[in-house]
Amino acid sequence: MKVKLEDVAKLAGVSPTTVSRVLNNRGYISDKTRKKVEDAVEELNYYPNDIARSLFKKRTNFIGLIVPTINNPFFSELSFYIEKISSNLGFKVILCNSLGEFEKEKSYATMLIRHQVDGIIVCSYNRGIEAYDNPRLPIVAIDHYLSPTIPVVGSDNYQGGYLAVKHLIDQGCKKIIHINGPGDLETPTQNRRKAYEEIVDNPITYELNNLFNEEETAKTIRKIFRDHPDVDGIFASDDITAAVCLNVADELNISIPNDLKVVGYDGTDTVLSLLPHLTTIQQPIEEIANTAVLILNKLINDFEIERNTESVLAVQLVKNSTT
Amino acid sequence: MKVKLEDVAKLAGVSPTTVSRVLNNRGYISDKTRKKVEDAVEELNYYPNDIARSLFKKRTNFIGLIVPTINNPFFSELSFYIEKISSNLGFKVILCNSLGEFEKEKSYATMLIRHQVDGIIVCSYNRGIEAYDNPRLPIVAIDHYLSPTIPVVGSDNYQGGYLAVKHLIDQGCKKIIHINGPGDLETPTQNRRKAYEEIVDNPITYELNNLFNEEETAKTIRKIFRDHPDVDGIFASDDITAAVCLNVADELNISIPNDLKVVGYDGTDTVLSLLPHLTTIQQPIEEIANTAVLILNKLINDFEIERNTESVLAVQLVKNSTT
DNA sequence: ATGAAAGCGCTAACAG
DNA sequence: CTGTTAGCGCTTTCAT
Repeated sequence: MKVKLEDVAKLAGVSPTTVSRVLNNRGYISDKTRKKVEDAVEELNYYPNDIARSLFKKRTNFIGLIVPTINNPFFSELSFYIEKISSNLGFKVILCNSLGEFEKEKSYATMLIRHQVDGIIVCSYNRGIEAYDNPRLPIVAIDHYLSPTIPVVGSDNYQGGYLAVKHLIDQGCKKIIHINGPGDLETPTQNRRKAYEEIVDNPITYELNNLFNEEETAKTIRKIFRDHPDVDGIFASDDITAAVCLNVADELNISIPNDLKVVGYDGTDTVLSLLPHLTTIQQPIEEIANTAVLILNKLINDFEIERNTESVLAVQLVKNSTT
Repeated sequence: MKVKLEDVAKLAGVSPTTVSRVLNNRGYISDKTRKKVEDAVEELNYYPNDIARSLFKKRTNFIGLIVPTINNPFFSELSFYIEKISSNLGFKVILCNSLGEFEKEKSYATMLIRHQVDGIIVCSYNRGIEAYDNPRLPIVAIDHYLSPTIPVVGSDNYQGGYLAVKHLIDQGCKKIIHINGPGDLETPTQNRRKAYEEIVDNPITYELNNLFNEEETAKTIRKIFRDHPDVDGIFASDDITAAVCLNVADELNISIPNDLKVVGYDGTDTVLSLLPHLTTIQQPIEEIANTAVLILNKLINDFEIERNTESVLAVQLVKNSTT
């Protein structure tokens, strides 16, 4: 059997209450009592049961993190910082990979609620998940509008699109094509596309149905080169897609940046160390994580805070040799 | 206040026990009672409190996952599969990034125990963490020897080293240099180095003190080219390091694969989609995850299983154009 | 400065 | 087939 508070109390010859007080540094305890208790804790190698504590306190210090997949540089960097900052605030992170699937996300959300998480950070793609509707449940969304009462954190997608396209134009591109995810999602990231379509004269956007299937991405890109042999600039809405562009271009002997210039999006450490040539729009990932966690923490502590907020953080162009 | 089982019982006009029985499908319940209860659950939008349930059952269905950093393709892919498989078995994963620091790992381990996790999967670098000593705590280590009673899962590092070096020799390399992490760690991954040093005549291994600091890696690699201008093959112990080699080579106008051939290690999806040219030794990451979770699950269910085991899975050479 | 007792929300004997 | 009761390990009034 696991050793429990009562065992410590017995060994120290005091009541459970006293042990609890020593453990939590609450109330007055004489030095000798404290010493006795500490020795007993040491001797028995006692670890307090946080499950029991959570039950009483109605606070678990757990937060749920729902991402499409951690196996992607953007989400892994984001998750890294979210976990880091949460951990500094005393929260533990439960990781959920929804793969963007409605059923999965729904069942994760339900699971998190049943486990009494103090709050949830969602970076996913689905609407209509009932579990999120509870107005007493603190939720922060990253780059997605879930409901009017759920704060959104993200970077300036319009500005990102603007910077990317403007840069391609400045570098002399005459025919710029944009590649993005499905257009039917109501997410702030559609503003990247919006910027592109507002700036360019005859905008041509190719949509990828499954951002996480790179073979399909490669096919779409080959089609772009077939459909538009005169394309001289590509603005991809993420770096992996941009990398696939570079690979397909290489395969077709298209010279970068002479014949074609490519700008990606995200600018994670991983991609930039693997592909230092890539010009990209860099999101302030650590700051996004920071902001999201801080807002969530506020929500957890003051239930009645302003919830209808959108935090928009600055992006920057990282110019390298693919443009 | 949150709605609880008792509220459901009252509304349905039955006892809490009956509600519990309906919820858990245990014992005999008449159809009308079940219906009444289900309606009440629906009406009140009731979610069972798994914290209370865990307290009673002494089973939380939580497992802890300690990685150095999720922000790295190998660990993010590994974590993805670990979470996926765990989730299929009904486990929830608590993510911990130790950054390889002893104090962090120790405090995460303590936290996990206090939260009553059912088990822990450790892919980290530190020995001497007392929390792991409890023989009743199910632990599985990935690629690290933590203690004789902790099962280890990993791929065949010796074979990986052998395949890499043999391949470089087959491709005509005369002077092959190896880059690895710190040599003072007792991990199976040192077998990659062992294979290299056994095969090559005058082995030269450069050690990286901090695998996650890529600027330092670049410096070390520049030094390699200065110290050994005649190097014609590099076997790097991970793909990120291999990528930095390629970048430094590019910077120094060293032509790949003519002047220099490079083999990496890990072969994650992310790296191979970003750098499809890279020749690498691919680890069976999904299988490692699978094996680790299944062993952990066994350990959780049968306390008295054989613990002194090492699972060694096969690797394969993925030949691309850096060799 | 310390202890006794009640209860957090749930489940499992044990009755009936 | 259903209810009563006790208790999981901890914290917190309320006494003393």
